[in-house]
Amino acid sequence: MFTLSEENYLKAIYHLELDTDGGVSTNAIAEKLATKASSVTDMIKKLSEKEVVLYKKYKGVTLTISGKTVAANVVRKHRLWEVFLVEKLNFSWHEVHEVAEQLEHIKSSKLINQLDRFLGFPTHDPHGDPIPDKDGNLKIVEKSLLSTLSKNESGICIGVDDSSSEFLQFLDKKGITLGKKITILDKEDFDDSLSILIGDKKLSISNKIASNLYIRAHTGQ
Amino acid sequence: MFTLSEENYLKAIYHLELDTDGGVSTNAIAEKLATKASSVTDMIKKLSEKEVVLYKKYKGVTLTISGKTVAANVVRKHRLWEVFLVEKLNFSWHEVHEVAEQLEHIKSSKLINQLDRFLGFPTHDPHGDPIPDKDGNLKIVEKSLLSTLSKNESGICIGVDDSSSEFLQFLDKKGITLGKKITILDKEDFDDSLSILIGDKKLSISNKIASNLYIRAHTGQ
DNA sequence: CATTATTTTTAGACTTGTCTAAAAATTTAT
DNA sequence: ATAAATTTTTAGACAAGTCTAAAAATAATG
Repeated sequence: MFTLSEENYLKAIYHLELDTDGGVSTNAIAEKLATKASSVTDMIKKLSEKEVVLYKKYKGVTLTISGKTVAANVVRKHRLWEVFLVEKLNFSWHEVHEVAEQLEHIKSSKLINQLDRFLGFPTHDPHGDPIPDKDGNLKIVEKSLLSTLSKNESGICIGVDDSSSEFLQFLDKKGITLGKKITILDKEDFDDSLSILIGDKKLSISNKIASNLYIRAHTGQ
Repeated sequence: MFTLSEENYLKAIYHLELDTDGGVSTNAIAEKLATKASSVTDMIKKLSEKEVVLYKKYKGVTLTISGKTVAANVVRKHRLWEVFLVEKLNFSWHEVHEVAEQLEHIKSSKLINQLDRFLGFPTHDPHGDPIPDKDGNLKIVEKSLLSTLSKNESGICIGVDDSSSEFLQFLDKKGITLGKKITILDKEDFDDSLSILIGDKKLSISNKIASNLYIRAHTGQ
């Protein structure tokens, strides 16, 4: 069994490993968890003894198979609770993270399996991130940034890169939500801003926005 | 803000105060929380400084108004989550306690208010215990033990006194659930066992069972 | 009311997770 | 490749919450 703190470290390492090659550095973990490098070293030693991470002094850490399973399970719980909060309790997507950070540590396999069923076995959370299955496997969806599409191409909005509260609230205001079809009407060379069609509305968005929105290719019409 | 441990102490004192006159003793709290009296003394000092309990050395403790509010809120969350687990996630009533013990400490007033609404503002949990409202007030229902009814009287099953897993599973097996009408067909002087009608089934139950079942008087037919 | 018995509190220690400050190792740059 | 900068680890301290063992206060009993 793992403490709340241990679970948070494992989750942080799990996320960091996804966009790092080789071991995850002590400093990277410290920054992600808003703590000090010395605390990270201490915890890593503990996790290493529990055989959920591989650790070589000064060389960073990697999750073991069992560590990855534990971490994926925490992520699974986090994302299922996010779905619950949005779909059943009318939270908006920028409000869910903080609460899900707490709920992800509740220990009960029956709870999480029944919640999964209750929600209809969702595959993605409200930000478009995939929900690991019981064994920790993710369904990978081919996704590209909206900013990489060309004029007249279109796709379905499936997620965000930056999931800060500010960005999500901005999207809400503009009516940009998951599942909506977006078509590039025009691209402005001058500042790389885009003119897009979303639903039946025409919208102009900056490149910064377009570089934070994930799109699934929309084959067929 | 209160720690998990502080909340558990306040909740324990809250429950103990209901069936104690005067202050709650150190030992009683220790027993309820399966800890040592010395630990209780330490924590009480802390809670006293936070002004949620009144404490006189060797004289036991009492909740202050604000302490009572905090405790009632934890109980409110515990019981609402129990309703959720039973009604939405198909838990049976003997499985909910352990999970609710964890969920009751999640901090988010939006969460608990939305959950309340989602569940249809329930007034009682699956064991028949009343759910405090936002201000910590309980709706009191006149209740009596099944064992106190006389022959040919009847009532609605509204709760249990002993909510141990074994007892609840026993009731499940016998088909005794909340809301069911129970009529006393006969009382046996010899061993105080009862012959009852529940739904359309005739059942014989011991006095021990009857002394752990709460009944609301059933006026009208 | 004096003496046990019980309850409660104190004193000191331990664990978990954190921190600061300094030392050691590694990486970067000249 | 040696010096400077950065990263990581160690050493020692601290707060929260708990424990054991012993002392102090209260309650029970002859």
